[in-house]
Amino acid sequence: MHVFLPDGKQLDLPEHATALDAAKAIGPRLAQDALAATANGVLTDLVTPLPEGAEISLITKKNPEQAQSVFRHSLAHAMSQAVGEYYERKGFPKEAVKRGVGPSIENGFYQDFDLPEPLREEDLPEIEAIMREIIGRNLEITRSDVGKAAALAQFGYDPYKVELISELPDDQPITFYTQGEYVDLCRGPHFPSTGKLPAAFKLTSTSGAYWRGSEKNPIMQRVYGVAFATQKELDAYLERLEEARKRDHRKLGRELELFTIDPLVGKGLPLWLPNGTVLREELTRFLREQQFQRGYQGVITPNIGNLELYKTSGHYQNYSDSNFSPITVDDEMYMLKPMNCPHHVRIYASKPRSYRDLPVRLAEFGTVYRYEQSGELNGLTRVRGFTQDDAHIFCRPDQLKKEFLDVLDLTVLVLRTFGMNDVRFRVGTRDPEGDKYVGSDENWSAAEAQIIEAVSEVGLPYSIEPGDAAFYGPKLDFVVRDVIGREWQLGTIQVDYNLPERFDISYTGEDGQEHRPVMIHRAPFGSLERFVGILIEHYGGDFPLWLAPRQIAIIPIADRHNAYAEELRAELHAAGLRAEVDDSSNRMNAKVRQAELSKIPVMLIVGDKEQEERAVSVRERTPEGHKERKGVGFGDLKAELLERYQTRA
RNA sequence: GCCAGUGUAGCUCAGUGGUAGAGCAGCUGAUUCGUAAUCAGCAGGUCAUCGGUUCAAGUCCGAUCUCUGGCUCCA
Repeated sequence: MHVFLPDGKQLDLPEHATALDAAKAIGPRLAQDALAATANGVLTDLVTPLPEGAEISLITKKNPEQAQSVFRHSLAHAMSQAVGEYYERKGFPKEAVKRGVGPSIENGFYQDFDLPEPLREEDLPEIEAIMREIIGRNLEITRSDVGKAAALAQFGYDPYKVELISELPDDQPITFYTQGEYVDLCRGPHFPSTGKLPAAFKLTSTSGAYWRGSEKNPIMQRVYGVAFATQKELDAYLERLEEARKRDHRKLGRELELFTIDPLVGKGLPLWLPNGTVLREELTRFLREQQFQRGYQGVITPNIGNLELYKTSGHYQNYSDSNFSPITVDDEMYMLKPMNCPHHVRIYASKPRSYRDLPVRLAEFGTVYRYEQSGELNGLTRVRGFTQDDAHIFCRPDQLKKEFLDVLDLTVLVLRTFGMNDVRFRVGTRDPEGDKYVGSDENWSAAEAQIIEAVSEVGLPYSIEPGDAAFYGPKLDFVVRDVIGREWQLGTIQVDYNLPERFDISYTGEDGQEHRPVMIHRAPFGSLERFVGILIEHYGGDFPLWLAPRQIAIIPIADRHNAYAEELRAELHAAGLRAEVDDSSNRMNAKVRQAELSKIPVMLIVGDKEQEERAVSVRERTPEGHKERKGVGFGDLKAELLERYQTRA
C-alpha cells in the first residue's frame, strides 16, 4: 500500500501499515517522537491501520496541541484505570467497578462509572495521584481486534459494556485498547503509551449522569477532568475559570445590590433591588424607544388567563410539564400565563382587521411563569417567573420577509449596543422524526425557507439545528459568546402559521375575502432576568455610564465641602443623572475606595480648590484602572456626562 | 426531578464532643484628611429546620429545606 506525506511525496508501505510504520519508514527519530497522526485530516493513532492512499501527517511532541482530543481521550482511560485501582486498594474486587462512556470533551474529558460506593470530590486528588503513577509506569497502549463473542465474555460482568458491545455489528471485529492490566472497549485513537501523556491535567468535579443520557436509565457517577498539552495552557484555563467566578452574576448581584432571591418568597422568583431595577428600566426604555421608531404599539395583559385560552393555543396540552398547575376560580380554571402570545392574539381578534392595517405589531414587557425543575434554577439566568421583551407581529404573507428582516435588524442593533459582537444564529427546524409539531408541512417548509433566506441575506454566521423548532413553528435563536468564551442563548424570532389557525384570526383582503395572517414572535433580549444576568457577567459589573445603577459619586474631601457637593448632586439629579454624595466621616481615600468597590464609573472629588472655581476633579473607572482630570469646570462636565448618558455611549 | 456536595452574624470565613469567634459592613464617639481602608468603643447568633445518640452536640446519626457543581429538561 502507499500513503502521501504533507509535502506530497508518496510513501510505499506493507499492507495494513500504521502511522507508526510510516514514521519508522521516514526515520527512527520520528518514530520515537510520534504521538498521533492525521489521515485525510482525521485524527488517528499510531497503531490503527491507515486507509489506502491516505494523506497523512504525523503529530509529535513539537505540536501535541494538534492531538488534544487524542490525549484527552487517553487520559480518560488513565483515569478509568486509576479509579479501578483506587477501589481495588480499598478491597473491592476488580469487577465491582463498571464503566459507561469516557470521551474527550471541550477542555478535557470525563468517564462515567457505576461504583461500589460513591466517589467524593475530596477523593479526586488521590485518583489524580494514581493517574500520575500510571503515567510514570509508562505503559504501552496497544490495540487489538476481538470477535463479538469473546468481547461479550470478557466484559460479562459489566452490563453497560455488554449493552454497547451487543449493539455493534456481528461481522466486524471489535477494537480494544490495553494499557498494563487495564483493557477497555474503545474505538480509539490513543497515544502510544501512558508515559507520553501530558502532565497538564486536573480532575475537577464529579456529578451524576444518566446512562446514555436518559432519565429513565440508572444514574452513573461521572468524573470530569481538564487537560491541555502544556501546563501554561492549563494554568490559563484555570485562570479563566477563576475570572468567571469573579464575574458570577449571583456574586456581583449581591455585592452591587442588584437582586436577591429569598426562599420565603419562592425559589426561582427573583426580587429586583433598587439598583437592579435601574438597570432593568434603562434596558426597557432603550427597547421601547427602538420599538416606537419601528411602529410597534404597546399592550398590557394580565398574569393569569382562562385555561380555555391555553387549550386553544395548545400551550396547555403541549407544555403540561412546565406549566404551573391550574387554579380554580368559581367554576372556571385559570392558569399562570406561560406565554404572552395567546393574549396578544385575542387583542388582534378584538376588532375586524383590514389588509390596510397590517402589519400590526403588539409589544409587551410581559411576565410569564413556567415550572422549571428545581435543580435547574440558577440566579437570574434560570427562573420560574420572568419578563419577556415580547412582541407579536401579525402580517400578510407578502410582508413576512420584510418584517422578519426588520426584527433581525433590531436584534443586531441590540447586540451591538451591548458590545456583543461575537454572535451566531441558530435556525431551529423540525426534527424529521418528531411528532410534536402542529400545522401543515407546507407551512413549515415555507417558514423554514423564509428564515434561512433572511439570515443568509444579513450575512451573519448561522447553523441549522434540526429538532430545535418550537411545536408551532421554526425559530431563529441568537447565541452570543461572552468575553470569557462562554456561549449564551439570548433572544429569539419565531415564525408561526399555527396560532392564527388555532384562533381562527383573519383580515379582509383587497379582494374582499377573509385571509389568514402570519405571526412573528420575537424577543431580542429574551427574558430581562436572563439578559441582565448575562449583562452583569459580560461587563463584570462595570456597566457603561447609561446602564450603571449608580453613575456618579461625589466625594467631598472634608466636611466643609459637603454643602458644595450637595449642590452639585442636586444639579446633576435635576438633569436626570444618578449622583450621590459620600458625606461619611471617612477619609477621602476610603471614600474613593468605597466608590471603586461599588463600581461607580464616575467620581467627582471636591475640595477647597474646586469649590473656589466651581470645578470638580474627575476620576473615572477604565478597563486599565482609572483616569484622572483635575480642575474641570462643573458646567462642562455636566454637559459631557449628559451627552454620554443620552447617546448611550 | 436525579447524583454528589454544602449551610455558623448582613458579607467573607475560623471553630475535630466540653463557655459560639474574627475581619469587613452597621451603630456611637473622636478625627476633617487631595485619588483604593483614620482611630476607639458598642451592638449583632434558636450554628438552615425538625428529630435522635450522649452526662454534654455548631461538631456524631436520620429526615426535611436551601444553595452549589453536574445530569435530564427548556415554548
